[in-house]
Amino acid sequence: MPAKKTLFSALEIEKRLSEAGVQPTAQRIALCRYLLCEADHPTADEIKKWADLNFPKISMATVYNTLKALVDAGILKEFKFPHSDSAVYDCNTSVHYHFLDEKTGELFDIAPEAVNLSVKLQDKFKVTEIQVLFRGRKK
Amino acid sequence: MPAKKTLFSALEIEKRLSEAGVQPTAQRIALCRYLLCEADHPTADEIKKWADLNFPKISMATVYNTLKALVDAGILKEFKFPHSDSAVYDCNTSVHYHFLDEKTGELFDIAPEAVNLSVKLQDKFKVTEIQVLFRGRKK
DNA sequence: ATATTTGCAAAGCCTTTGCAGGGGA
DNA sequence: TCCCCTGCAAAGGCTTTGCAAATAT
Repeated sequence: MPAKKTLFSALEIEKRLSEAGVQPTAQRIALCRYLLCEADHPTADEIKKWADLNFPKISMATVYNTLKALVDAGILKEFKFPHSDSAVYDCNTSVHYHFLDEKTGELFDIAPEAVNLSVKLQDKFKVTEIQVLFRGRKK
Repeated sequence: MPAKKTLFSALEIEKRLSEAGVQPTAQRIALCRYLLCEADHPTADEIKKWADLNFPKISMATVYNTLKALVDAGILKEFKFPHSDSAVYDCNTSVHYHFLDEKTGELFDIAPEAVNLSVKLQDKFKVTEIQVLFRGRKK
C-alpha cells in the first residue's frame, strides 16, 4: 500500500513550483502531479512510463531535467539504494528512514520516531546526516 | 589514514581461498594481496589500476569475476553508497557501519559499539539487516 | 528580445555477458 | 580429459550532455 498522498491541483502545483524558483512548465506540472500526488518512490523509468500514458511526448531528458530541478529546489529527495542502480525519488523531504523488502524491492518510509539512534563517534567525525536502511521481508 | 591491515603471505591467501571454495588462481591471489592487505574500500576501477601496476594484464572482466567470487565466498562485502555509482569492496565482513566524508568521498568503518540503535517497527516489517551511513565532514 | 526548457540522439560510466583460448584438477 | 578461469570486445542499464527548435518571461 503506497503512502497516503495529498491531491494537489495544477494551480497549487504551479504555485509551489514558482515559489521554489522553478519555472512551472506544462511538463513539470504534469510530472509533479504524479510525483507529489500518486507516486511512491518511483524511478525515472517509472516516471517516464507514467508520462507516456498521461502526458505523451515527454522525453527522458526532460524527466531527468525536471527531477534535477525539483531536487535542487528541495521539493523532492533523491535516494540511491544498494539493491538497484536506479535512483528513486521521494516527495517526503523531511528526515526519515527506509525499509526495503528484499523480495519485492519495495521501499517503505520509516518515521524517525520509530527509531532510537544515539551515536558516539570520535570527535573528528562531524555528522550532518544519517541514513538508515532496514532490509528484510514485509509480511 | 586507512584502517590497519594484516599482511598475508601468498600462501596464507591461497589457503584462505581454498578453504572458502575459491580456486586460488594467480590473478585472484594477486588481487587478494591488495584487497586483504592494502586497500581501503576500493572500487573495481581502483583495483584494476593497482593490478595494472602490480600484475599486468589482468582484465576488467577478471577483476569483476574475482570480486563476485570473493563476495559469494564471504571473503569480501560489496557496498553501494549514494554518492557514487561504483560499488566498493570491504574486507571487513563483520557487522559495521560507515561514515562518508562528503568533501573527499572517503569512507570510514564505524564499529557497531559506537552506535546505539533500537527500533520499534510495525510487526509486519521483519528486519534482517540494518545499514547505517553517517554523512558529514572529517576533520 | 533574451533566457530557459524541451526533445532527440549520442556519449558516458559502471557492470555484465558471450565466446574462444588456456590452464588447473 | 573436463571444467573452470581468463581476456577481449561487445552489449546493457542508467544518466548526462550537445545542440537546435520551441517556449516562457
